[in-house]
Amino acid sequence: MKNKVKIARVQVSLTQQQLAEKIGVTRQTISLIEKGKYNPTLKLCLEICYAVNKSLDEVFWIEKESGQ
Amino acid sequence: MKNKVKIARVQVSLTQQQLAEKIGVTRQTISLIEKGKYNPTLKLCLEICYAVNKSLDEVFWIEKESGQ
DNA sequence: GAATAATGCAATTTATATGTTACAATAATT
DNA sequence: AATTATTGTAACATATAAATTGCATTATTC
Repeated sequence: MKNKVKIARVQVSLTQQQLAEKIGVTRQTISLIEKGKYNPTLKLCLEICYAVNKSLDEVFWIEKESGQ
Repeated sequence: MKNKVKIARVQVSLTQQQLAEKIGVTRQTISLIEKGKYNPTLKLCLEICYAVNKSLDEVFWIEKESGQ
């Protein structure tokens, strides 16, 4: 689950801790999502977007892999 | 978790069953998501988007509710 | 209007996202 | 380089997304 959370977070000058608090989630959850080790729920994705002032597509869109 | 899955699915003439098979998920999961009773994972959201040829924003974006 | 397709929904099970706690590792600041 | 802030990660607990099975209800089609 690659994404642009870290880039977007840094752009608005938030630490993982601050973003987590703003959203009401633990820092570990943010860390794991940034590292691509979690497949977050839509609700969490939306809350992250609101916190960093970006859209779902900007932060979470991944082109479909052409493969079989 | 309101969304536009049903609208998008009908636009590409797929039944819940067909969409579910295309994505590799059960029909019930699609049904519950359409009804807004599930908070789907990002991976599932993306797979739905690929199947209906729409973006995350088009199918799943929800404006932030202004006030607390 | 009977038969079939499509959808809604309930109960139970399974997989996994997230919480909690804690500590290690790295970056930033003095 | 020592202190502090920030981030990575591990083990275990909890909540919930998703699977499974089954049946009821609502459209469609004949």
